[in-house]
Amino acid sequence: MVAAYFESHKPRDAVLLFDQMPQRNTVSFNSMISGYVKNGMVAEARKVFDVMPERNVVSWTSMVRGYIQEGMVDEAERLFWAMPHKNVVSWTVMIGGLLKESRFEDAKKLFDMMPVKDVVAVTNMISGYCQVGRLDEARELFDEMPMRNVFTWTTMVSGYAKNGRVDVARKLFEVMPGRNEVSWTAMLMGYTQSGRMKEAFELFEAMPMKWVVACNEIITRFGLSGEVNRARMVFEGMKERDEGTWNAMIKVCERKGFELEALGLFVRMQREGVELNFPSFISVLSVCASLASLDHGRQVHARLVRSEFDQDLYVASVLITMYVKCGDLVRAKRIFNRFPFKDVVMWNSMITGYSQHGLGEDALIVFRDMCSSGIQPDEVTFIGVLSACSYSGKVKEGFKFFEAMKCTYQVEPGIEHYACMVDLLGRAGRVDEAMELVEKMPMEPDAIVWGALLGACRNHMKLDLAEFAVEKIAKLEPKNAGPYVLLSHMYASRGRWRDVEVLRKKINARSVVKFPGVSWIEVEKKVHMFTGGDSKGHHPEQPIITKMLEKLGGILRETGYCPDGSFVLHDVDEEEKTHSLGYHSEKLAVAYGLLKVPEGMPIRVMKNLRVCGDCHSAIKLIAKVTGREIILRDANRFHHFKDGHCSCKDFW
DNA sequence: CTTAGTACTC
Repeated sequence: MVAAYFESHKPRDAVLLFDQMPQRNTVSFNSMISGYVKNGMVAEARKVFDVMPERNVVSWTSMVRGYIQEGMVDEAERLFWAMPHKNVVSWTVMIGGLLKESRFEDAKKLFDMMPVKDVVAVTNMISGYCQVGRLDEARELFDEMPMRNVFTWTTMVSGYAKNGRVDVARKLFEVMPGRNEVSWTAMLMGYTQSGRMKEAFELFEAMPMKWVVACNEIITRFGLSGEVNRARMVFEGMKERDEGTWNAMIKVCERKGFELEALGLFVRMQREGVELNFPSFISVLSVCASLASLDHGRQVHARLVRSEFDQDLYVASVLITMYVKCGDLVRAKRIFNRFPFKDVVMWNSMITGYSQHGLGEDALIVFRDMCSSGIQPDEVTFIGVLSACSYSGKVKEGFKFFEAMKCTYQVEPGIEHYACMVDLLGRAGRVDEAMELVEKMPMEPDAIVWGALLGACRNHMKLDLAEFAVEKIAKLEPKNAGPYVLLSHMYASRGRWRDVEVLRKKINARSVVKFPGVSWIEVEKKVHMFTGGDSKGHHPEQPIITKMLEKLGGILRETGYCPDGSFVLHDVDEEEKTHSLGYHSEKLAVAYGLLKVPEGMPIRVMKNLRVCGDCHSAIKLIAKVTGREIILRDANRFHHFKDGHCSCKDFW
């Protein structure tokens, strides 16, 4: 009965019962010990162990196992050697503990000392050999064994599978006398982990039952490798799902750009009574961050507070990032302040957060706090610090930090840091110096570095250098249309339509991918997506949006706003250009926000690409004439529009 | 007592 209470994780009931027992023998004491151990309470187990009148092998072994479970292997060893009589089980438990700590040599020594070995003991050792990749020795033991069970066979199969020898694994798998779900799954994972997806799926189809772990593996592997549909089908076809199943599917959706579906799954999972757990929180918070879905984010946060992960640094950093990405720096900071002990990552989350919002000063203040609280900055910290300087035009300070990171903090600048510095110079208009830095870099510049230079060229109209940078990027990322589009904008603003035309032909000839611009806004817990361009739009409320845009257009023209045609690719007449601009996705989303977001609340709009220049100036004016605060997150950073100004000071 | 998984935060 005591054991039963422990089994159902009711240690308190078990103790009560134990205390009431009129007569206790060694066996009853032992069930107390093993019960405590099963519930992770070693200290309590030890107390019982110390007071019991007589101890047998089982008492000792349970104690040893308890210490191993809690990672206190040294204590376990001490007890093991103090043990008066050891049986096969005690030896095996101890060896298992050493193997768990990757102390293979010690484990082997014990194994050789063992007076009697049974199937389990040898299987245990085989598994040890496999873990360290010594397959031939494992096989030797395996071949010499007088008896083998399913465990032994499966251990050997999985040993080969994990070490990349999938075909040998398969041969063994074929001849083994009986297979259970673990054997099948081990074989399956051999295929998935070596990327042999076709064979993996064939094996999966051939399985007599679709076991949960195997399904989870298929969902994760196929989903992440891009076959989201197949993952979905397996997921939907499952009769039983565990936490891992939900997490796998949510992660796949999050990673593969099905954020809304991920949110839906999260809701569905709760409805079906599955407990929220660590990985599901991480995934869902990432979803909220990439959608910038503040409403959902807040809801998840509320759930988090009621969970056991509330105090976890890891989760808190994700939470901070979520609020940053949703444009709510106040909440991000509040959580940040709540943790007296912060790790580098948490400091970094806050620094990069401020930096992405263009709040250079605040980023640097946090950085100084970090240093004075004794935390060593790392390479990520300096990406945040340098880009903070860049966004706020602090060239001198930027260089100071760049030097200091090498000398004072012993962080070698990587390519990302050079990219920041190129950006810093470029933004400040010192484009030629930026180019010099690119040439002086100790490593080969990548597309990001060239991209930073290109951005500078655009802002300061350096056509020659821009052409050069675009050529470089084209070599490194032949499929990326972004730089071409940017260059053609530059040509267009100079009225060089012939060059625009040539460039467009080039784009078509190289079959480069142009990412369609998408903007979205969250209204009443629903995310509304808008695709731009001259399409009609698919939003059900399109008519009132169009009306709003027309109204805005009128007001803007009255205030003297003149659409900047240079941001449209085509050489069309003025009127059509304006029209096409009017329907850029960010404007649609802003218009919708004006219609739906209550007065006094900031309008938060997200865009997957960089905000277009015309939209940027238009939104500045919209913010002014409507008196609303508009926060736009584009692919690079945040823009806070208020009273006709933007926090980026027109550099982005 | 031994075999398959689970956690990508700046």
